[in-house]
Amino acid sequence: MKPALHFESEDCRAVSDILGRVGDKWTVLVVGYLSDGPMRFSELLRGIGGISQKMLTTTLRGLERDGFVTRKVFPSIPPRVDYELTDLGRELRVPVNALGDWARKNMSRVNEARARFDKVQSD
Amino acid sequence: MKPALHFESEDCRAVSDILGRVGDKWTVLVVGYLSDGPMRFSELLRGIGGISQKMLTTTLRGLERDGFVTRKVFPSIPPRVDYELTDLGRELRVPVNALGDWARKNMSRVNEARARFDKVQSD
DNA sequence: AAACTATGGTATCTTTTGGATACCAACGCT
DNA sequence: AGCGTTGGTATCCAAAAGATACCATAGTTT
Repeated sequence: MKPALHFESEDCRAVSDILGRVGDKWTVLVVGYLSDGPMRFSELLRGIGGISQKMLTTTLRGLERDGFVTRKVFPSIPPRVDYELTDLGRELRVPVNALGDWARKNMSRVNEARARFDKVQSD
Repeated sequence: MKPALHFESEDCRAVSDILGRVGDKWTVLVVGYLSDGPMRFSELLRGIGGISQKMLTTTLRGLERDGFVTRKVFPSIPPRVDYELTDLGRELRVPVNALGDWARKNMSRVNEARARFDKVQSD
């Protein structure tokens, strides 16, 4: 069924590394917003409610570094910067969407489990 | 109003929430180790190199709260506590493994992108 | 002309989280 | 008596997240 533990451990660390990028609070939302085409910084900032400029910058830098988005600067005043998913970024959406589908389908189960746990803890 | 974007945003937040659990540094490793059957605390601690007791406890509590693992206490001396994946936990492995497969297949591309980015930055 | 707005950031400070270390209780073993 | 085992918790410090203020520059409003 599953390979030996040692191999799996290595695999898990690789997964862990990718999830370290994909799994933070904002990355999935940013990638989701960029799915429909390029967007500029301020569009993302306004579209994603609750994210700060700093965190959006940080998130986009990370995605750019890992090759998931491109950053295009228009030297105008005021400045304009477009972000767009790369091929790698669009490919990433497939497994991320699969996880997203699972999350949507099972969110209620998770929430029920949380409610049960929190209720028991408070006794 | 932006109806399409609004729903997508809700979805992304659901995904984000699940990834907030799954996507931290240790959760995937713990779930991976538990794939082959129940394990006790100290086995996990020794098996996963580098995790501290505190973080293992925290991670397991989170997984338990969200209904991904069960915690069974044997009232012996010294104490014994077994952790085991629930059905929900085992189901979660499917999309997580899909992401893991993607991660393994594309890790080199990500690393190349990182190397390129870091090289350009240092100029 | 002064003030205000838009843009894509960075610098600075505070709060939250991660992680290392030490300690505990209760028993078995030597 | 003293040490090791087990599954934690308490405490402290470092790291990361987050809020806020500021910047340069042009166009628009007053």
